[in-house]
This record gives sequence, C-alpha cells and structure tokens, in this order.
Amino acid sequence: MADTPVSIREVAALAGVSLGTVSNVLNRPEVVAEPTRTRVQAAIKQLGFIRNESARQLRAGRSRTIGLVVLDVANPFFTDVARGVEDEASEAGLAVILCNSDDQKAKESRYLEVLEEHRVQGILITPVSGADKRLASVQRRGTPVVLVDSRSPSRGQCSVSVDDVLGGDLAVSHLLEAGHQQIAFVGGPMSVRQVSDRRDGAVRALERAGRRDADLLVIETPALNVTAGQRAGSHLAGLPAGSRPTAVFCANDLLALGVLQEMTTHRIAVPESLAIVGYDDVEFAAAAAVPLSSVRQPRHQLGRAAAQLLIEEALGDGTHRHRQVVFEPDLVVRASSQGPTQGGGAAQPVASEAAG
Amino acid sequence: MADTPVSIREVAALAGVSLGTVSNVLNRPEVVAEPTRTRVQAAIKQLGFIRNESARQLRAGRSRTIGLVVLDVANPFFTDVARGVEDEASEAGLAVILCNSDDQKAKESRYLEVLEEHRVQGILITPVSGADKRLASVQRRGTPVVLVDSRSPSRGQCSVSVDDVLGGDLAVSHLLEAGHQQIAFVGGPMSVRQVSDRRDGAVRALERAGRRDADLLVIETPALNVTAGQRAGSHLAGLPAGSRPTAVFCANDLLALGVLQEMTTHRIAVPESLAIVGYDDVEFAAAAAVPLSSVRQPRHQLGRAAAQLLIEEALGDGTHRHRQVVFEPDLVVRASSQGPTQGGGAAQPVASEAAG
DNA sequence: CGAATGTGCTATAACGTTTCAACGTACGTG
DNA sequence: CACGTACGTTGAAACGTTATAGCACATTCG
Repeated sequence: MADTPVSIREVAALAGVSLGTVSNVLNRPEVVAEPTRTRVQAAIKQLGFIRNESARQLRAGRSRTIGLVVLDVANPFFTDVARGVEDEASEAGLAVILCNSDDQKAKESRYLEVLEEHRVQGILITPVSGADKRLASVQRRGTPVVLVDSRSPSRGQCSVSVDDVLGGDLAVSHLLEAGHQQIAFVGGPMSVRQVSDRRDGAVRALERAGRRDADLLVIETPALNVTAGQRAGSHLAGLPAGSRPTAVFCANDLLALGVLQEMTTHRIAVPESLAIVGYDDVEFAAAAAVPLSSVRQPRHQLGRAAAQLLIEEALGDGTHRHRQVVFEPDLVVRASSQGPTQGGGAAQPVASEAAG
Repeated sequence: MADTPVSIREVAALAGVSLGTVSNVLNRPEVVAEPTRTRVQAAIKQLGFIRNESARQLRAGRSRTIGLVVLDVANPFFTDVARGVEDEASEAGLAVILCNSDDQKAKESRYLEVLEEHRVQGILITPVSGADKRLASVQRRGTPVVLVDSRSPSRGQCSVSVDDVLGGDLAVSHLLEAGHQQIAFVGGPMSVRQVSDRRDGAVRALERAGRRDADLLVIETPALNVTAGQRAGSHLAGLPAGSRPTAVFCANDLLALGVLQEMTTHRIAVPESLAIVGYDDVEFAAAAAVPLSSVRQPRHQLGRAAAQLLIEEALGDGTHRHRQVVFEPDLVVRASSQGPTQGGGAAQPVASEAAG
C-alpha cells in the first residue's frame, strides 16, 4: 500500500550522484565508471525504482510499441498471427498492443485513435472493410501501417496475405489426382474475399485439368460454421447416389466438420463414398472422427512477416520500399481424402489443453 | 510521409489563444466560451492534432490502462475472459494491454515489469504458479493486482474464480438423477488444481447420494486433449460390458470429444450405452456428432467481475475492501447424457462473495 | 612546462501535457 | 461610483526522463 513513486532523482540522491549519471547507468552503463555504477545499481535496487515509460516516450517522441488490430481475438487464425507478431516484436524490444475491432467500423476507428495517441511505432491491421479514409489519414500523419491478410490495393503500403486462390487449387488438384470426377465446393457468403478466392482456385484447378467450369458443383452457404456445414451435408446426402459428387472441398474446417458429421449420420462412408478437404487446419481437424485433410496457412509466419515489414519501415534507415508479401498455403492430407492404406499427412499435433 | 508532430502549442498559435485554453477545450469544454471553443476546435481539425498520451500520462502520474496477463491467448477460456475485461474497462475509459505469459515464469516476469513501467492502473493476472514474490512486490509498490481463475490464498488481494468442485458436483448429480449407477471420471494430471477440484466435486455428489468414495472409477490422463480422451475411451470400451460404467464425466470437453469418438468407433451408443458429460462448453461441444452435455463457466462475466474489482480498487474512493468472488458454473444438458425427450440448459449463475 | 587529450561527471534544457493561481473585463449591486 | 463577483483566459510550474554542452581533473605529448 505504501505508494512511493520513486524517480530517478531519488536514486541519484541516495547514490550521491547527479541524475544524469543514473540515466547513463540505465542506458549506457559502459560510459560510467565501475564503482559509481555499482553504487547506483545498489540504490536502484534498494529503492525498488521502476522506470517511467511515459516519460521516456515523451522524451523520445515515439513509444516502443506497435499496435495490432484484428477482427476477432477468439479466432485461432488471429491468435496465431498475434503470436507471430509478438515474437518478432519482442525480439526488437517492442511491446504489442492487441486490439479487437470485432468487425465493427466504430471500434476499429476508436482503436486507431488510441494507437495514434500512444504514438505507436506502427500499426498492423486487418481492416473491417477495404480501403479506408481513416487509415489513410493515420498513414499520412506519419504512422506506418501494414495490412494483414488483405492485399493492399494501392502501392502505398506494405501488406502480407496468403494466396487463397492457390489454396483452393491445391485442394482440388489433390482430389483430382485421387481420381475424383465430380467435385463440390461448399462455402459462402461469396462476398467474403477469402471464400470467393478459394472457389476461384478450385475452378482454376479444374480448368487446368481440362474440365469445364461447370464441373464444379457450388453449394453456397450463408455462414462459415458447423451448422451451415451440416445443412450442406444434408443436401449432399439427399442427392441420388449416382449424381452425388464423390468429393467436396469446403471453404473452411467448420463447414467440413459439419459435412463430415452429416455423412456419419447418413451412414455415408468418408472418404470411400465422399472425400472431404477443409481449409484452415484448425486444432480439431486432426482429431475429428475421421481426421480431416485441410489447407494450412502459415499463420505464425504471416504475423512475423507483417511485424518485420513494419519494424523495417518504422526503425529502418529510410531505404524501406513498400512490399506486398504473399504466402503460399500448404495442403495437409489426412484420412478424410484418401484411401485407407496411406498414412496421415505431415506430423501434426492434436488439440492442446484447456485448463479453464 | 509528412512527419509533422503537431502539439497543443501550435493549435493554440493558430487559434490565437494560450495553450491552457486549448487544454481546457480538450478536457473541460464547458468552461470555455462558445466562440473560442469553436475556433480552437477548427484549429485542431485543420492541423490534424492528436493528443500525446505519453505526456498526459506523465502529468497524471498513471496511465489510463490496465494490464491483463493470461496463460494462453489461444485458449477460448481466456479470450472470453479478455472480452469481459475489455468491455468493462472500455466503459470506464481504460485501455487493456493483453499479455501472454505462455505459462512461462520468465515471460510473466518480463510482462509484469513492462506493465509497471507503463504505470498501469492495475493488473489482472492468472499467475503461472501460485504465490509469487514478484507479484507481491508489484503490489507493495502500489499497483493493484486481481487474481483471475485462481483463488487468493491470502486476504491481501482480490480474486475471481469459478467453483470447480461445484461443477463436478453438478455433472455427477445430473448423471445420478438419470439413474446411472457406475460412473467414471476421466481427467488429469491431478496436479492441476482445476482437475482435482472437479474430481472432488464428483466424489462429493456421490457421497451425498449415499455412495462410497470407491464408487467413482477414476481414469487419470496425462493431458487434457483429444488424444488422451481417445485413449481413455479405448480403455473403457475394452471393459466387459457388465462392469463397464454407464456414464463418464470428463474434466474437459476435449477429453469428452475423444471419448465420444472412440465410442463411435467401437459402435457403443451414446448416450444409451454410455452417457458423457464434459466441461468448458467449448464451441464444438454443441456441434459434436452427438451434442455434448457440458459444464459451462461464466467466462465473460468472470472477466467483467475481475475488471470491476480492479477498477474499484484503483479508482475508487479508498473504501475498497479486498474480496474473493467465486462464480457458480452451469450445467448444459444436451443429447450425450439424456434420453431424446428432454430439452437443454439451465438458468444463470449467482456469484457468492467472501469478504476479506 | 604549457598545451592538447581524455575521462567522468554535472547542470540544464527540452519533450507535451494538465493544473492552478492570477489576471483582466464586464456586470450588477450597495 | 467604488466594489464584490462572476466569467474567460493566461502564464508558469510541474510530471520523469534523455541528450548535450561544459566542467574539473589527470594524463600525455611536443
């Protein structure tokens, strides 16, 4: 309870030196003579002195912090990205302020304001909607901005993203190689860029294999959750066995798990009667009743790359050039899309614990 | 790129007033005359002035921020808690710095240091291990600390937690009421407080029903994940049908899902031949092949309560008394533990408080 | 032996804000 | 008409830090 905000000045008094010397001990210990240094360090310890970050920042003009604004902290995609950002930032001695826009323009705008007031080194953001005046003005005022998981339309800023078209292509190419003739795509709404990109990738794979566009049966869903997947699965199960697709590519794993459950209910064997490939490689994918093949995005790496670009822009020597980094996703093949003989995909872990 | 850090002083110059007046417009607009106010506001807008939070904080002595240190940002338990904290904090005009200790003492310690340097209003933390000297010294230096999801052993601080013993009791009472005679508990390691509490609750329910302690078949697992659940399930399935329990209570949902999958594999009907109750009510619980009954914790509320206590302690009028708030969990009954007729969950929990 | 050259330290001036005492100015009031 | 009293505004003093110019003293060199 003893509220004693101890400052550098009191440390100086106790150690019998000027306050400039204390500052030197803190920041450039090598310039101060051995005996003085130890004396000051002893005083620091004795008083329990803690630097005042606000004062440092005020002096420095900028804080040693970067802002990360995501659409949903509960989404594993963003938590993994956040970890990557944090790893990279802490190596550079920067702290991360994590903000959750909840997909709301108002909250996003409020957080941008807070981050600017904190004079952060820069901002990593997955914007609620595309081009944004608010964001542009932040940048104009001198705070670097890097777009995460959305490709920058202009060349005015850096961005990191994953090639969703390629992801769709990988999934469907894999199914084609396994000999499937009739393939369905389950996903929606198509207004979400990621969803339509994945579908486009699926179409691309078919076209490259010499199929016509129409070969892809598209089942558009209203959302990307398990329930929507179950509905789509129910629809598939209702098709006469002759005209039913033998494989389905889902825009994310939740949909795929929904489809999978519905197949179990209708006693349709997976992968024998219906092969399934999902997207995102969520924690549960490997642990599903039938381990799920899935397209994995380098989420952690995405975060690291974004932070790297930002740090380069903010702290670099001024030679920084804006870049658009695009990562390639990865197909993890498991039981849901292959015959019973072959082994699982890459050595994947199963779900970790939750000691809530 | 035009890096023009515009300060209150330049705004004052443009508006033709003193800088104290600009500050008043910003903080107590009602004390400044209408025409002056609009003139200043115009200048602020024209120059794109953004307050410097560091300077404000330096002046104020404390930042308008609270710190939240969790064991794992990716864990849905903590993300929900974090949302609760954020909701409460933003209502009080405070920002939240979210830190991830990753269950590592070193990272935790580093973050505590950072938070102290930022002069946060207070810290919400789920400590890596129990009593901690580091944490005590933070508190001694005047930063309020509230423990989250771990009950304070001493009376020296506030804490919020959920009654895990009651949770276990609820689950097993429910199974007993449904007429089950042989009940198993799956969970581990027992060194995790949450796990042993839940088991103790299960025992308590049995004892209250007049059973002897030995009636609970305990299957200890090495971890709380799906794989461990599958192993436990496999063990259960291997028991002769006569001596096999008719119900199982799992220490978390991942275990329960593992058990459930194994039952499907062995064609053991759930809930007819084996009823299952999990813990945590994770997102997938309701969407499992057989929707899973589970004990739900008021996670969001836990976060809110923790933030409330902290804010009361930090900003209150000094009449604050430390409290240990304990929430009651809630059983959500779904198909995995009942006949097909009955409906879903229960009403909301009540908090019981113990003054300190 | 005076001058150049270090070596350690000190004193001081910022950084941008908020607060608070003081200072007009205008207006009723006695 | 002097006088308290609002009201609106100003000026200066903090807050705790870092950077920088300068000072005292010892050492080395021409």
